[in-house]
Amino acid sequence: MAIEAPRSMPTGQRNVVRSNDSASLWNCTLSPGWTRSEVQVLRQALIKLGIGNWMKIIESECLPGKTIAQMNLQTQRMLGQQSTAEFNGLHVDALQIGQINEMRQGPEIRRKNNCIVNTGGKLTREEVERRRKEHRAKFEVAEDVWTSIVLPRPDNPLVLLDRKREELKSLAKELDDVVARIAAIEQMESLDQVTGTKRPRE
DNA sequence: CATCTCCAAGAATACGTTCA
DNA sequence: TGAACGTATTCTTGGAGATG
Repeated sequence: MAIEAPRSMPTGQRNVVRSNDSASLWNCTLSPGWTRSEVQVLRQALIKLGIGNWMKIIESECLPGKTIAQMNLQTQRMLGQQSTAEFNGLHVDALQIGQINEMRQGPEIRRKNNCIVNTGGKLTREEVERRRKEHRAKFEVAEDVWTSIVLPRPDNPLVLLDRKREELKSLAKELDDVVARIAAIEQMESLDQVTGTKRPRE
């Protein structure tokens, strides 16, 4: 099974040191990232369970390993705005709202990494409530639609175990290949010593 | 009072560009 | 060609407020 690359890394493999990476900018720490399919699962979970209901999403186990902070941030990216309070509890399609936010222009619109950020100070409770009502009327998905969404369940642990065993097998085979190649090179070098052959180093 | 959530700021990452 | 630096994007952290 191919592992999908996170969107943050469009090309190449993760954490492969390339020749032009300076050591000072590299510490080899893995970062989790989001795959396209995980984003789709989160999108469905937000429609079904409501934006901001992070504990419900965690309990649904549809996105194992994801923290509330990670989901909140990914939601901000999908919505195209940092403040999510005005969508709290709403069964809406975050990507649909994101497309609308993408088009928004004006002197009051300030973006950070393509996300509209809040510039006018913290919103009052009344303002948040007013916006929520507006969004509910405009964007909320019909109840029969969101109740019928089925979120993916995490993989069966036994299936995961099988997958890991397969990975282990493939790594063991790779190791065998490398050992065989080293042995072949060493054999060739000792033969050259016996016959006195000199060949250029690669 | 503990827990959850929002928000801002800054650190880390991945890749591109420049230049010796 | 590769080291150093630049830029865009993503992730982490922590303070503060809301809620039960």
